[in-house]
Amino acid sequence: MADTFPRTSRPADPFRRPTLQDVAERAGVSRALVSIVVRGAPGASASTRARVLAVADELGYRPDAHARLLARQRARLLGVTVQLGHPFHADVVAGLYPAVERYGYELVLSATAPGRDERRAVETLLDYRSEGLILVAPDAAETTLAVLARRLPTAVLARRVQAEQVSVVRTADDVGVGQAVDHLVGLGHRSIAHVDGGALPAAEDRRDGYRSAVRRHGLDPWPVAGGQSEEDGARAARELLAQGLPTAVVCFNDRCAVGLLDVLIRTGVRVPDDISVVGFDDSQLARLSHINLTTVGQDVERMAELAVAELVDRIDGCLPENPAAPTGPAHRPAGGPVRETVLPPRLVVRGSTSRPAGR
Amino acid sequence: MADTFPRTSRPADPFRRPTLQDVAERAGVSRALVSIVVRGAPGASASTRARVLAVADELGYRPDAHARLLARQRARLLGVTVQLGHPFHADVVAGLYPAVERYGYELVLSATAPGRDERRAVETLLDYRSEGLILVAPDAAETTLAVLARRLPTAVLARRVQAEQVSVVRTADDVGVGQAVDHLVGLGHRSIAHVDGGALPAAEDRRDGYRSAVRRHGLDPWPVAGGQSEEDGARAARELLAQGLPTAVVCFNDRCAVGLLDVLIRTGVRVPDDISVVGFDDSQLARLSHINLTTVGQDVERMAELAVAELVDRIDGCLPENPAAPTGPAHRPAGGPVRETVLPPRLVVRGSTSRPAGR
DNA sequence: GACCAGTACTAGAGCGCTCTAGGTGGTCGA
DNA sequence: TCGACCACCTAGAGCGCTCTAGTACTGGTC
Repeated sequence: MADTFPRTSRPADPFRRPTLQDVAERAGVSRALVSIVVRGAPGASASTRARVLAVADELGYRPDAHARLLARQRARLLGVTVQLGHPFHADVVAGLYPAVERYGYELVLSATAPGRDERRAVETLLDYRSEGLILVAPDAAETTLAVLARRLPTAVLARRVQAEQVSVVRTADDVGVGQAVDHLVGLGHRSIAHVDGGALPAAEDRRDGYRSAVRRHGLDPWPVAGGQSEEDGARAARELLAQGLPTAVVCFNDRCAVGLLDVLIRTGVRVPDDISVVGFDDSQLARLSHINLTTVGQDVERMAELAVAELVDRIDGCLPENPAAPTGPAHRPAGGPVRETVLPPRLVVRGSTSRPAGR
Repeated sequence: MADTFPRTSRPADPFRRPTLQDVAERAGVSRALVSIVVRGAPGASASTRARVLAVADELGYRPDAHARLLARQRARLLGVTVQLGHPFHADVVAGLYPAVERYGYELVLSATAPGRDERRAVETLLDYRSEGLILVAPDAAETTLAVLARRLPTAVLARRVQAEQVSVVRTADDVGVGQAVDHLVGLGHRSIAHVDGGALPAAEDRRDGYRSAVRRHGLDPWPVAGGQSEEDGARAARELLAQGLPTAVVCFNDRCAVGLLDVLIRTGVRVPDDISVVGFDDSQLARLSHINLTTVGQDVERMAELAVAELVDRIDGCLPENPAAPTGPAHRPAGGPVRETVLPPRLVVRGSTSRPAGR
């Protein structure tokens, strides 16, 4: 070998990123002590701490995440699959960041995109040693999710899943749609259509909620094929225009509602005078001043918080309020029952609904 | 210590994730050989390769990304900051994945979200040892970008930046808006307003493109304050309705155009009969059948490809077509001049533009 | 002065990989 | 018969951290 350097002196490449070793030499202390200081762990005097931090700052030292993760017993990493460009996913992840921080965890993102499916995204998360998985409205089969959940603690958000070991945090979709129908009936509507979500995860529940709500009020269900995008809503609107309009429509989600609204308005239908429209999600879209959509809100922040709490609980074997028994990842396939949390939705009444014409 | 185990035998925790060592023992070969096989590196016979892979598969072995990154001389990692929920960013990242794959690199994402600013996102990328940085329409100051670019190869997408060492890949925004104006003038419009992007990165260029295009045609500029969101477009529409409408509007982007469109249509203005509207980006939004927006398209895929090629070139010191001199990260602050690539936009004519009424 | 507890610090063994240098056995030309 | 050479494989030293075990030094207590 041309040249091997012992720990205490190495080739002085000024462009190498500084390591613990560099800081330690410069500050005249051991690597271990620098580690203690930068981690903020107890065991260093205030004066040393200050000096080491000053040197670290001066050298522009930043700990290498990979080395740290490798050396640490615990990764304290939670992996999330996120569908880029989707407003709901964005809201969820935004809620996840403060939540993981509270528990001393870090978040690692893996995107699903055209050409990069969910399986691929999850594999990346496993490779990065995630201790827990958060799947936002995944489209994987229940059996696939069950297999995954046997490997490590897994939480599914915003989708109903019946699989062992999978924690679920979702909104009571049926109740939400029920609230929308109740609201419309309360305004005097008797002819209420539902533009559904087809085969999408939550579509079944929302359809059921709609059906039982209208029946409860002695009305006939009026189902229309829809989907999750504006395009689906637009298609449904054309369908309804051909059939003859109801006085109110409950849509699968906000995007669908917006597509429907747009086609109706362009055709000269007045909203809410001629027809009332309700969305689902209370996304940014619904809040736009000119859209001003009555919609059913999901408490995304709370969903994020609960999913993290649930996973951390399963991983640590205790909640941070009780830091008595944190003995490393406690996940064992034989683990206890897993919780399904169903959050109540809340109707947000805005300007797209009113009493029907002639009342 | 209660018990330390040498490399060749360790506590048989069946829930530990399998390592190279486990595969090696099971297959009766050395760790180094397993490493060679799983990396697909040359130096193993076909039969051994098959046997090792079979064992790896049987144990469910997956290489630990952190260990791999730590041990490898080169990280071959490109970091991207991505604004979650933004369609343009989503398109860019979707284009980035196949591009990095072609060059044998991996992508690491870091999100900007409410409560998590760009600086934080970039720091995470540095901690993860990214060899290059891709910033999509960053809002950092040019000086900040320059400082960053001195640390490691940095590419900025979709924003004009004048900073040493920063590679820039962007669309000729002024040309794009010019094409839109030319199109409208060609249809016979003489009164063309521009809803601008305020202080946003590309807004200046688009404003300039608008101004010089209308002047070229001997018309007067009609600037209106806008922004990047639907809300901004809606506000601009109300403003225009108060002023008296032009016969055509060129908007800062598609979202802005959609907001504007919506308010106009709700007011009873017919598009394109009463007014023509042009957007910018050719996003999914513009393609929706009921929106059907004439817009200026950016070649996002090509931007992604070019940014990656540029970074890889600077990092490797050579392009993959010429794998002669790959001698590790070659980035030195003294490095040569850095390229700015300006791609031509292309006008996509759809249904939101037509000849003005009375012609 | 011996003993103890506590604080401040260090040595050194890993974490799971990669990669260089070197070992082994077989084939082949001289 | 002998090296030269190749194909295949192994040993072992890191990568930059964390963390356990242990050392040195202080000050109080009987």
